[in-house]
Amino acid sequence: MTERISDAEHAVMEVLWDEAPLTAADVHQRIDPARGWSDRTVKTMLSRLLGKGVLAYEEEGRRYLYRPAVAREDYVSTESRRLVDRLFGGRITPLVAHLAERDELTDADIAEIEALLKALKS
Amino acid sequence: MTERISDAEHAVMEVLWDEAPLTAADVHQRIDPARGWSDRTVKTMLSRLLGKGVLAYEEEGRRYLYRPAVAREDYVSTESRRLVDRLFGGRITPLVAHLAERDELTDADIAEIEALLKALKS
DNA sequence: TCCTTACGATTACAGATGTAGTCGTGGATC
DNA sequence: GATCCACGACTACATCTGTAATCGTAAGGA
Repeated sequence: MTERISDAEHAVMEVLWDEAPLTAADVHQRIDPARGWSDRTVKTMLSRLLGKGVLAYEEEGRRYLYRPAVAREDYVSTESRRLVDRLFGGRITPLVAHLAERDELTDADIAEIEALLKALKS
Repeated sequence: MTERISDAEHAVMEVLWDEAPLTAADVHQRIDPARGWSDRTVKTMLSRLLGKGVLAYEEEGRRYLYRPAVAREDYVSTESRRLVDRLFGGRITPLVAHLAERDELTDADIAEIEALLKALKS
């Protein structure tokens, strides 16, 4: 439903999903410095995200306080489904199988997932 | 390692992962008609994929016979890892947990994954 | 009151992407 | 041999992305 969020925009969303509302400066401060983004870049992202309707804001004096307008859970679901549809014929088991085979899950991981699945069956 | 494959390009790769080598016309014929792509579009994709080094070709007279230069498995791994890294902190368990919570796992899926994990432990 | 500053809005610009169209040419056809 | 056709190569062009810079202005300080 919602418009597509690009990689760079996603970084901004993560900050706001973690903490909101925030000003543009706050967001800039919380962006991983490794990205080396200028504050202008962050502002551009914020504008685009507003345009895409995935962020909302309220005015605080002359500034905006930004907050997510879509739940992270929903975004994660949509993206996960896209991947599963595109690469695994829409089936989740092959995805897990693939990850398991390629990523050498530790015994602890396996135990954790098993416990999780067991809990589900009850 | 390999360059990024776009969505549209991916459609072409899928055709060639399914059957290769193929001529441009063959690929065009096998692309889902729902995309409504002209043969030119397919040719553009083929060129770009060659440029990205994920396709190879051999000449057959005046035409090219295209074939994948990267394994689908590797592509799938890379893409899956990207998603898991971006959205689940690189851990698979939260991904499974997410899918489970969203009721995307049927009882059959759960049984299947359990069997899969059990096999892994041996 | 004037100046600086900090905001959001608007504009910039190169590279990627989606979706073709045009060009030059080697083979096939008559 | 003259035509035409089909191929890959090259060009086109709007939109999206990444990454800013600039503009107009309100608020705050001197």
